[in-house]
Amino acid sequence: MPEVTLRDVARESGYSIATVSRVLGGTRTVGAQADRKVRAAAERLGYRPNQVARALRSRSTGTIGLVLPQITNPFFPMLVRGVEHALHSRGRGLLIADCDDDPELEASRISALLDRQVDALLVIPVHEAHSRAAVAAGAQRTPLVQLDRRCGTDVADSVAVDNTAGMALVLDHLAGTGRRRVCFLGSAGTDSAAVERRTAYRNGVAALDPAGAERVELGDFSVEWGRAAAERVWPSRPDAVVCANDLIAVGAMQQLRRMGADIPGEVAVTGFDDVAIASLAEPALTTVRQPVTGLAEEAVRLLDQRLSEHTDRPHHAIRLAPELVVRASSAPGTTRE
Amino acid sequence: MPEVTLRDVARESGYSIATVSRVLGGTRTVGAQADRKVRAAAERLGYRPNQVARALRSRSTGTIGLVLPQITNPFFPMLVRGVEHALHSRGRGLLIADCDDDPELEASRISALLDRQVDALLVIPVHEAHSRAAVAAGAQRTPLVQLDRRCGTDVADSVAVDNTAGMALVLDHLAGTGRRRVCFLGSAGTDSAAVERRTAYRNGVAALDPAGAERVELGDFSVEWGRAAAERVWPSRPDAVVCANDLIAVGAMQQLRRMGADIPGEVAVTGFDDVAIASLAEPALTTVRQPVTGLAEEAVRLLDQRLSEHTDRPHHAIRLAPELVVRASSAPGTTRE
DNA sequence: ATGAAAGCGCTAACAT
DNA sequence: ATGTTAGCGCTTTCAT
Repeated sequence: MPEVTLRDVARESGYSIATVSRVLGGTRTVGAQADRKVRAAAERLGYRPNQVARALRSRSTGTIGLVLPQITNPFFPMLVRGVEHALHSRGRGLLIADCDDDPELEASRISALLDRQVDALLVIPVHEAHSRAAVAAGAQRTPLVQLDRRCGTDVADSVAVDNTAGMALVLDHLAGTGRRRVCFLGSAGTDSAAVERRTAYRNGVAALDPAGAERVELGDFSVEWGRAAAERVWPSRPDAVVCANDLIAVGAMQQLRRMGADIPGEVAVTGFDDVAIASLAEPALTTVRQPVTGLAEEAVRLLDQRLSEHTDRPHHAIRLAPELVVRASSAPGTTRE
Repeated sequence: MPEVTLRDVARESGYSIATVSRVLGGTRTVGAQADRKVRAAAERLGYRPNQVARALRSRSTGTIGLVLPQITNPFFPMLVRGVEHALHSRGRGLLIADCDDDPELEASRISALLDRQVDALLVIPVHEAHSRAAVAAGAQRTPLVQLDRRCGTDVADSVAVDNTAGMALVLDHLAGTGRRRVCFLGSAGTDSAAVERRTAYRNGVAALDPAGAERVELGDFSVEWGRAAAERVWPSRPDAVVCANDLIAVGAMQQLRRMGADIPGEVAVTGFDDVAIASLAEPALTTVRQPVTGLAEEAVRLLDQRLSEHTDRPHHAIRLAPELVVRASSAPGTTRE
């Protein structure tokens, strides 16, 4: 089936290619009659604009590239979904690239997307330091926004959750429900989530437990580490275990129960992110929900802004407020859920 | 920074733009000297081919569209990862579209991708019946492969796991570990996974438990349903609960333990898919691992095949063998893990 | 308000 | 083996 082109619509409507283009593109005002006739003809023939030709001419593909560390990491699909919807609602497409947590792959994916003439890039960097060069290079060639994580502070725009505020929500909640012996299971990483969450914990815990700042175990963001860390802190009998993300919290809950702890009776457990597993865990996990839709929308808005302005203003670093989701794992008092 | 074009490389190397195109595209044999000089010039100028221009001329964007029901459904990201890697290793790009489980959105996403001139479509249909028209329409316009699920049997090529074989693996395993009172928690859906898994259970269970074919509870593929269904079957004291996917199994395990059941001592539980949560559950879940990488590669191979042949041969329906992953939830005997 | 024509960067006939 | 030429389908001057 031969594709219908502008030429065909022009012939069918009796107007020139240029007029048809203007009507369908809404580029300039045209006569009411021309408008009607052209639209009718386009409709009749089932005309669909060829985006590739349009892109070649107008130097804009209407396509955004998203580069992320690992699509199978449960937090990222939520972000991808948000980005996809934000883009499609503006008529844009989303080219996706998965890096397998490898900075070298990341660099090659970034240039592959640039070769495909994406209008802009959204990057969740694999690593704070090792991704820096590739991200900076990308930002040189096209508008680029870092999402969720970032490489240092001066590479490009960035959008992320306010980790400090999230940690404060958790600590306030624990204080309000009478917990007074708190510990923290976090990540030793240098990425912003790891650093900000542990710093916020250390700074905020003093208000309800002066010794809490000392009860900190650092590993990585995994279930396995959660289990190991729980084993290390349980002998000191905390009445609250604050975890830097949901995976750590799930591991910690498993290990605590295995050691005979009563959650939330004896000890409360909290997570961060609100991935699907948080609500499925036993008991259901109290956690900090990231504003994923908001993050995605802010990121896309920033890109649009960079695309429309041509002036390069200083980088924006946007932080969005999270929300506390209270579930059974932190129910007050000495009752089993 | 002005983009370097073929024209620039031609001027720099002293050859014509056609020769440069041939060298860089590897389209035809050229003189050794020309080859060297052109490559050197391209290198020197940092030439990157413009994929949009190439696409317009050659009528091939090197881009594949993937349409899926819900990226946040934990099974799909594994598939996306497989597809992404299979495509990138062949120099292709992946445009992704999420349908929010809505057939109408799905139809609009499919045409949006076609408007972007994708070379082919990979579709995980939202619904067996409601997706059919849109998928068939897509298959009319471009090579299309259905992945994981499919709309009826005659719409387009399809690639999926062999559900029947997977269920057989589970039943053999349970038989071999002495389970003799089996029940099934499945989905009432009409999609191939739901139908094939429950049929395979019914046909296969007779060998170890003649009454097993009657102990079947059907709902949907969710944790909630797993909980509810477990509550219904536990009074009959099965020694094995076969679930149609991992989510049902996780819910069933939660409810069984809540009711005081000992897993796997009293009762074994099995899942299907091997999503991340299967290994994180307590106890770790015995399940059927889908060959995700294989599925993705087969799908991409089929697309390539359709793209190179122009003849349309009958539709292929490819089934790949799954693998049993034995974990604690089905350990034999009357011991706690 | 409309049309004619140029050309985005590339590939593929068609020449030589 | 290499060059010349003609577009791919569209947007956008520049005319009228």
